[in-house]
Amino acid sequence: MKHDLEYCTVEPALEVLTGKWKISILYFLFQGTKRFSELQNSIPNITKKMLTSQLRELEEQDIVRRVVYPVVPPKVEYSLSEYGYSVEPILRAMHLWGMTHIKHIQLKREIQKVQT
Amino acid sequence: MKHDLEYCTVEPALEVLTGKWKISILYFLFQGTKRFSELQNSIPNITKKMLTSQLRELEEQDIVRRVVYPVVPPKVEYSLSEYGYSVEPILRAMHLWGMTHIKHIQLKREIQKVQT
DNA sequence: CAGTATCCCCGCTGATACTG
DNA sequence: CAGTATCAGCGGGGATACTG
Repeated sequence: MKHDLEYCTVEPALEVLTGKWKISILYFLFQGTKRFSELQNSIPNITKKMLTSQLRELEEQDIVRRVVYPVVPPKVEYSLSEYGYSVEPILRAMHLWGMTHIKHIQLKREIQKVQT
Repeated sequence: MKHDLEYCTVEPALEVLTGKWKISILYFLFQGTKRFSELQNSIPNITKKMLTSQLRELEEQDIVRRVVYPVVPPKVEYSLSEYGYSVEPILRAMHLWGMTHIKHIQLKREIQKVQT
């Protein structure tokens, strides 16, 4: 671990990933191109408003690509941009730690049980 | 990139890292043990209340260790727990991406300038 | 179908004052 | 020094209704 100002540069990543629905959206987009309604159906409880705003932010950051088909009824497809795929290592690292963290929590609970 | 339910497990990591001051606190604790006042002085604009609550959360998650010295005036030292060091790969991945993201943004701005 | 437009609430955060 | 206690503000997010 370096001790210089390195870790000041984690904010952009945090900004891209935080937001109540970003991770879920990214998760489904990593599976491939999705329509607006597909995303809405895949993610329980999300409102159109939230889905729209989160997608717009991801689009703004060049993570997500938005393609509008000029047909009636409207059809809009969302997919990860090439740049969007570059966040994968972060998600991987978070996933890995998440798994061990779950084990950590379980172990902790068992220890607490034994102690009581 | 695997296409199964893997990425559902990133939430714990996000939970540990989000919060307005967590990253800053972690950043300084990666440098070594710090007293409460040292952290407060290192992080501009943070209030005691916020510093306390964020540290309490990190402590709750076993990331941060809190040692109270029973002296007058009080002395409390904070440091990363051994488990706390396990978040380093995440911070590294985020840092790495953050650096390229900054370049990405600069490149984008230059392209926009040329186009106008 | 894929969004906007409004209204509203609650919880995070800040400011300030107090304390062992 | 290292915190609590209390009050107040603001904005992210939810519910609902409307639209091209």
